[in-house]
Amino acid sequence: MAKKKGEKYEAILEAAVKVIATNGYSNSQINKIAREAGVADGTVYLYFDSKEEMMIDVFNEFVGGFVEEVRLEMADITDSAQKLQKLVEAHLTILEANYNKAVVCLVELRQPDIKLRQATGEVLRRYFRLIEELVEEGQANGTFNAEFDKHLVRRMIYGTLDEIVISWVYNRRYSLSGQAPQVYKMLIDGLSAS
Amino acid sequence: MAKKKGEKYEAILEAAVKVIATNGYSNSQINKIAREAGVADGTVYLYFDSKEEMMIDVFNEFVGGFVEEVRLEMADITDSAQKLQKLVEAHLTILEANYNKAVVCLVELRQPDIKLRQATGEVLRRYFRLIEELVEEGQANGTFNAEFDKHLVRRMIYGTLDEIVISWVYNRRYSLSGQAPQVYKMLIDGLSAS
Amino acid sequence: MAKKKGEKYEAILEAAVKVIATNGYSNSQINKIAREAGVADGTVYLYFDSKEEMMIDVFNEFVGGFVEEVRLEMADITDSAQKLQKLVEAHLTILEANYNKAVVCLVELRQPDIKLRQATGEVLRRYFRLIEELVEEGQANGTFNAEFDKHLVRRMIYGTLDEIVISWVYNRRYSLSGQAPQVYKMLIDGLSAS
Amino acid sequence: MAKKKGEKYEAILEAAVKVIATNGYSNSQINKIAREAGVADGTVYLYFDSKEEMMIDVFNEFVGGFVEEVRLEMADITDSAQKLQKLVEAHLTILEANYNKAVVCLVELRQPDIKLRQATGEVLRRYFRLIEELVEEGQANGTFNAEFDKHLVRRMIYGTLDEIVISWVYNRRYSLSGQAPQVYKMLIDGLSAS
DNA sequence: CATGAATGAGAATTCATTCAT
DNA sequence: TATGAATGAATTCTCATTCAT
Repeated sequence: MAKKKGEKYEAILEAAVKVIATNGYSNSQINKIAREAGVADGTVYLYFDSKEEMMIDVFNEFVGGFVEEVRLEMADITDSAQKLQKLVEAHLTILEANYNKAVVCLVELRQPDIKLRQATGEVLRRYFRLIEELVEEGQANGTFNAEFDKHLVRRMIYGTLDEIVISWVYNRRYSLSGQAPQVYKMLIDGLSAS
Repeated sequence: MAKKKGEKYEAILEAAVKVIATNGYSNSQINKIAREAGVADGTVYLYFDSKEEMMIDVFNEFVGGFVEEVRLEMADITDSAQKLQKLVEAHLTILEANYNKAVVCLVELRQPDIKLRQATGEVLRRYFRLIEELVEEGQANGTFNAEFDKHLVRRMIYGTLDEIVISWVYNRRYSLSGQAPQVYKMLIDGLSAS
Repeated sequence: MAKKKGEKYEAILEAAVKVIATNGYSNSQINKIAREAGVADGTVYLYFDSKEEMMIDVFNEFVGGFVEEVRLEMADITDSAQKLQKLVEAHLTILEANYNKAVVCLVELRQPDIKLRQATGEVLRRYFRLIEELVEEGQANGTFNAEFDKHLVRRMIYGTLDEIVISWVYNRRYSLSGQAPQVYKMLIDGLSAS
Repeated sequence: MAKKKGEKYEAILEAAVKVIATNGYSNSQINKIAREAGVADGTVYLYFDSKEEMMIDVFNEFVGGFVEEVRLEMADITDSAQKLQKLVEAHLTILEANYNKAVVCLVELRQPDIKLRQATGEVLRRYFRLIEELVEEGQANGTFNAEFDKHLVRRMIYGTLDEIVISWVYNRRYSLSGQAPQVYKMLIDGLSAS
């Protein structure tokens, strides 16, 4: 239904991210977003079917890109441990470089009700699968301890990274990507086959 | 301002948890909560200054209790590894036994805007401190690897547990507490001094 | 869902009729109606689920009452011709005494789309049935010419009355009830068994 | 202001009738009508000053044509009774053959507010005059009972026909023109001079 | 203390109309 | 002429909060 071309689509999405990061989701009216984007309220509805759809696009566009970027970073690497290292690095580096988007996607759009959850779930699951494949592979080739359920391992990896990012979001007095080496070490120590 | 005693206070809080767990935060009007609690809409305002304050009380009451409970569980234990084990067990067991509260506090009240965040932060930080003390102690007595920053370690522990609970909340087809042993093993492997 | 008691329910309905009769349906916002009724906008929604429901109530309340009034007027009469005479008289007299309601129900609420049509149809059909029973009876007892289909006769009777009322609504320079004798004569002449 | 020639003018009018008959007036946006006509939204405003003007044209074009057609049908007839017969026949036959237009003009454009009413009134009055002339003539030459006011008679004739058409519009399970003989008989019985 | 009817400030969305191309 | 993207005023409905009883 809604068209998805042109600068305006992008401008509105960008404005949405900025407004939400600044004011919080529940205080970000179409009103504000439109003004920030430099368009009329009605214009938003030429590009999005509803506010909710817009949020879904915000999430998918950014998180989708994020997942692909991480996947690409790991593509050339064959060693499982190095892959994990790369994942940790990429995760923290990319989000550090995109504070607003990180806030919106990780914190603000955690909104549980609404259809949003359903729609965003899919993209997130892509990331989960990426991690789980890495785990599986590492367990198969003897790099990682094979006694742990891969879903559980994924939850540890993702949960750890997520919590680290969230802490940083609330208190940005340190470098996020700077934590990568330690985080990697913690994870690899726990996961390595002995 | 508002008095905080009597069965009604508790009844309203309980009703709030139930209604929010059932309908989602943004679909839980004072209206519904009051009816569930068996009081008039206006009565809610005799016990709480605002809906937001009510949410804060919901969070504090439950999470505060949760933290104390966990602390108590660990009180008698002297061995750091066993303490960690107990923490993992208690975390998962208590939340498993309180699905509604778990949903509300971990998922629904993630709402970032609202003053809520600020208020909930304090209680949450008490939990963080509890974990960090455990880490510190373990590092001091040589149980845990001392090279990791205690805050980072706390984030790994809490992040892992949190993600595991959230996964379970969205798909309760398995026992949450049943995961405790594996989770503990994963964490202890990563954290142990070698 | 919506309660239907008290003066306010009536006050809002009355205000609606007045506002619609004055400004026309499509220019009668909840806004205006609420102000006219002396209540807040939101109050309207305590008594009606939606603007549409309100319109349905306006129609049903008035037309429903109208039909009953007409039926009552004819109750004691046994002669079919006299019954028809009474129907014509009552129809024109009652509407003449309720100009605003006549305008709203006969002219403004002719709105075709919306669910309204469906809901109002039922009440209107009650009136149609009343007329058709009268026709049937008159044909059975030999007062009316039995060669005409009763539905067709009903359409002539109702259509005639309706058109007369509508003309009057648009140009109230004459007495509506004053037309009754002539209208009755016209109808009875056409319908009488020869 | 707006030019009123060319295929596009006609195409838009035709599209309007189709869209309105299908979706109802209040759900027929310029948007839809333009698409149906195969032109851009803006183009509509090259041919019509406003949506309202467009509706007026729809009405006038069709009803105007209708009136002329009926007048023509009656032109050669000298006998008043036969003229009435022809009127009834033509009225029902023409509308039966133009269901969409009938719906739009008789049902959808009954919208009372909007300036429309005023504009459509004129065309409608032409039809009324046609009927009234017929009545006058018939009363003058002794065919019709002269005791009835000609306006009243016109209302009976038009009201009857209108109600019959509306009933048919809502339930097209029978032939409309097939009713002509009975309708004529009903009317002539009532109107004839005895 | 308790009630619940009333409030009214929003907020999302629609759509006739315009105007730069 | 024709386009169709952009506009923004307008409108319905929601819901936290108040206050007279």
